[in-house]
Amino acid sequence: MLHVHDNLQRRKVPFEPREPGRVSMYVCGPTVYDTPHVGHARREVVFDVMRRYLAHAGFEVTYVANITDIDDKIIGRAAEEGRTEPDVAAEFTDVYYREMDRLGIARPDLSPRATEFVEGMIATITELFQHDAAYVIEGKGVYFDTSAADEYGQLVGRSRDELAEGAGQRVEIEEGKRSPLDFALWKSAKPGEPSWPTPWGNGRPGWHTECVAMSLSILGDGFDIHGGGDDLVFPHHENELAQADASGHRFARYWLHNGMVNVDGEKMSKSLGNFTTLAELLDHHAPRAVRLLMLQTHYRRTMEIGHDALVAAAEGLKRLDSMHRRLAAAGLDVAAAPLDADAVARFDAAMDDDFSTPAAVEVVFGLVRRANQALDVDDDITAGSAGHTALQLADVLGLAAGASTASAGEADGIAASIGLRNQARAARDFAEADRIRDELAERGIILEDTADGTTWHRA
RNA sequence: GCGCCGGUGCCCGAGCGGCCCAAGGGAACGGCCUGCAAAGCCGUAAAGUCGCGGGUUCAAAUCCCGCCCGGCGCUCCA
Repeated sequence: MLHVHDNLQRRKVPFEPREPGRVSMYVCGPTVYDTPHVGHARREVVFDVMRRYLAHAGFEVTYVANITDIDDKIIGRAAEEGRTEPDVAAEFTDVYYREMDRLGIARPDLSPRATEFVEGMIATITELFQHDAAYVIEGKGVYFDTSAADEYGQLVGRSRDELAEGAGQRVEIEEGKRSPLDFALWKSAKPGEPSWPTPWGNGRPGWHTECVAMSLSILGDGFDIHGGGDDLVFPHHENELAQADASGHRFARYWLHNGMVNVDGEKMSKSLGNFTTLAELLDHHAPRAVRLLMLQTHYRRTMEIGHDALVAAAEGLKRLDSMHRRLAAAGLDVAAAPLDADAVARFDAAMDDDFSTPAAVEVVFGLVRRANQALDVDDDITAGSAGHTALQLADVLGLAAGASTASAGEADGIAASIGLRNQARAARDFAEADRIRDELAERGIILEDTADGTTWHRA
């Protein structure tokens, strides 16, 4: 049975979804004011893999991830560049999805935009007023009264007093707030900024409200998983939870947060240029290598990302891919081979333990080794089974081995070259054989001579 | 300053009271295979203070205390 580490209870607990067989998850998505960075990538990979595994485990998953398309930073950027806010948001939303597509992140089932959800936010705020949990500061906006949330601080694990003491140390406290902990639900319009009409005057959404409105109205009360980076625990998620509590809604059943990514900036910039943006990272390293590296660390831990580790991950993937090729070259009908039930059970046990992807990856590599061993001794039964299982489990992790592709014309050309080379080899004209091989290598085509013939793949 | 989380081989990183003289991936070295490669496999070496110092226990990388270092949070940052 699946167990997850619920950050609210701060311990691993059995996962019991609201409805048997169905899982609803809401992950806090990006604010689209800039290009995504490596940290966004980890969040996406982490929750993408959870989603894949849940589906693999037989759940019907509904995955919602919002796009925050209106906020201070978007307004700031728009002003700076003399553009409109929707223009800025549209650009970076596109960039975001483009980069996540490269990483092989499946698109959410629903990706609500804050600006398309204003009605819902007004309804949420209205409800908070009805529960005496909101108040207006003239000219500033609508604020949430944290004293209305009895358990305020429960998620971050600190008392209201402790939090109040810390508040205002780093940022100035807005005048008129009843408590330094209170936060804006709705911000009054300032000249030149986008705004929407509400019963409390024109204005725009406060960040903490949109996720409550979207998650509850799309997934309903007591949805299953709420995810995000662990830097969002406070204040963002705490404030979401406070709103739900204050208005009498059961919020997420489980809170899952992924750890941060550290980039060894100095080392990184020397060897490759500073790729703190995801695009730069993916320009230098295979997306699957990035994914594998991320999965080799447990999702809750802080991880280090660096050139050497990325290269190591890419090398590891080569073993998976070459196994894939060897199976094909041996003419095995891998898909027809029975799965290794024992290995699948170990994989599932690993993932059931709070998505322990490092242990799951270990199972996959063990199978790769076993399949290769079997291939070495022509044990097709074992090779097929281990190989099939490895490929299927890798797919659950989003690491599916990809076949090298080529246009028909190119493939024919390569096949012809291989034919010529093999003729030369048969005639023991190794100089010519090596010349052909080198020529192909220059085009990025690597040849491998196996007992079952010569195969090729891209470098 | 306060809170939370971490510090494990050359690198990344699992393990979190006995199965650990510490998984897995990569790098290194040797071998098998190969015309030579590549790929694969086998083996070897590599942590002997698992940040440092105390303590608990029959037993500690794993628990407790202190210290050092790093990350994150402390009002809009994944």
